[in-house]
Amino acid sequence: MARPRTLNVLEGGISFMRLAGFNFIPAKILRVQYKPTSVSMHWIDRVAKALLKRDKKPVIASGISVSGNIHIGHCNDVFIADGVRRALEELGGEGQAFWYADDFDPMRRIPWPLNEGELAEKYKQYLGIPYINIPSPDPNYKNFVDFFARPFIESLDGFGIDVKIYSGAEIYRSGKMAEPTRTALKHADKIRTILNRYRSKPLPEDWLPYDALCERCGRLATTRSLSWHDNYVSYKCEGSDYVAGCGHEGEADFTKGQGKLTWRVEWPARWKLLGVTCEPFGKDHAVVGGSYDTGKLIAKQVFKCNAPYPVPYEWVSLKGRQMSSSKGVVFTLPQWLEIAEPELLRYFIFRSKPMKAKEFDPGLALLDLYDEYDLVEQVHFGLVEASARRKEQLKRIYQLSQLRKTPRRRVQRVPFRFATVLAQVMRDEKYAINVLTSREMLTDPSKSDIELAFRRLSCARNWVSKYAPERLQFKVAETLPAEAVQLLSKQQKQGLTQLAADLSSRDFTPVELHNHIYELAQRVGLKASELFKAIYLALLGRESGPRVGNFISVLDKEFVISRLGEATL
RNA sequence: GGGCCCGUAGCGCAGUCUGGCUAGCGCACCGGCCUUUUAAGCCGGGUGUCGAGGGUUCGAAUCCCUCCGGGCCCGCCA
Repeated sequence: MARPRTLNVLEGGISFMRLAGFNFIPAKILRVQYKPTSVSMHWIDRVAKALLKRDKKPVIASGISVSGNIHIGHCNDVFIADGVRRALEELGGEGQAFWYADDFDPMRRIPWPLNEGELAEKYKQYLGIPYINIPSPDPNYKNFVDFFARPFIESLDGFGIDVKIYSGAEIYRSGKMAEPTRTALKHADKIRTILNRYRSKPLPEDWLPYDALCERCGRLATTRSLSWHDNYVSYKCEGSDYVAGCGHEGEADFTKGQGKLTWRVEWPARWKLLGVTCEPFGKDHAVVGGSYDTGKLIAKQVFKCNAPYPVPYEWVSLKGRQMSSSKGVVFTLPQWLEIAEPELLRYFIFRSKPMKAKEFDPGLALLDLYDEYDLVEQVHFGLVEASARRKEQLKRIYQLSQLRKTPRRRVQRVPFRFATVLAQVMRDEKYAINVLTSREMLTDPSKSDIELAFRRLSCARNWVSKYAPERLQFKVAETLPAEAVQLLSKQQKQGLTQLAADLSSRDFTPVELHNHIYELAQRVGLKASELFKAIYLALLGRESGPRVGNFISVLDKEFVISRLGEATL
């Protein structure tokens, strides 16, 4: 059985007045401040509420530059956007969320894993070229963007995220950006003034907020816009600090996607075009004088619209290292689903405030995340006590962690730690169900309880093989590990024989069995450790393993009896 | 130079937005139990000037100001 435990998630703010202190508290204060049921609102709900005050149909944007693998740090963006949308609907509003792939940006660095070996050589030529125009390293994908973005996009549904997907390149090519671009070009002076407020080195007077695509070399990062007229921007391909230009001079038709607005202008232009009223973004944009600040001013003065309600968020680090798609320090959505349920990632994101740094470690720390999630679930179903205020918070976090609707009935869970043992032993599903029901981890399980159990077992199996320390891994030997068994002493064999007999004559609970081993050891004149060792040698071919009581009770009894018999021949 | 986050028990953290019960949780530690080991033995024990100083308040870990220390981000790419 699970060790009874409480976790720190249950602790915390207690909003009750000190009742015993009535005589110390002036009556007027009591009247004003004593609010035992004071509402503590989740930040997602606070955002949603603020949005509804402004307008009835908020549009929440999210997006990311497809510069490499899209990892769980990037997920904050779309998870928060979708979370706000959901909260809006729950408040009776009508939200719409989308995810925007910045796939028309130029590649400034070759991302992992394309920056290794031969590929690195090959991809050098694409520096400065828009991602969308770079080929995929794998023929199963259309191009660079498809290669990196598709696994992410296809995973979203599995995390309960329901957003519209936009492609920056498509929007430019469709001509939808033509008018905002024209507006920006017309007001280049005004924009320059705004940007210069935060620059120490002012932009040149002939600066234009546009990056043309060089028609000769295909690069976007290398051109300098010289002037514009009608639908055209004339440019020269001069090069940038990381890639040389080809020297070509030409004209780009900005109504046909032959270039794009520079980032700090593109962002507010997008707000205008898509009517964005809320947007989460990484802390890098949130800095004073950063792209949000200038975007706000440009939106107001040039595009005549309001900047979206900002939701800045911190980044996620992986085992203490800053996640980075270019360096390959990544953990992706498909990787997540191998070892953990999607609800856990939502929980991971929604349990703390957005600007609090998050740290993910797929190793042993994952066990704690599982336990914490299960505990919160128990609080939700009223099976574990928490203070009224904390309970309210945890329930909301639990709801936000759900892919869609919050389950009404209590969910039966297999503790993940236990799953890591069972997963290494079970032969088939029926076997697993037997073990789980006989150990009362599942009681009269519903179909969905069983599905959840198997999903968790499959995660546990993957986790053990990919992320667990070796000491947690074991494999029951299919045939008698003859060499190992040769090492057994006479008394050890005697102990095993007796154990086999005891097992066939009665049933043991795991704890009883564990205790029984000690008695047995004494009876045959062995130190307990010698008998434990013998058991592990016979079953695993090594001297240690999972706690014996648990271990044997998840194994097939007949198998254990016959194996012990074989070992003593 | 600017911004954000963090500083609470030996370690890792919750609680801070919305001030109010005796400041909590995990691990570690200490003492018992009947017994190898393992991030699933059991029971009992909190070991703390809530970074420092000032202010507001009946009341401050929580709000305000100043300072100190650590981390990250931005510094004109996006």
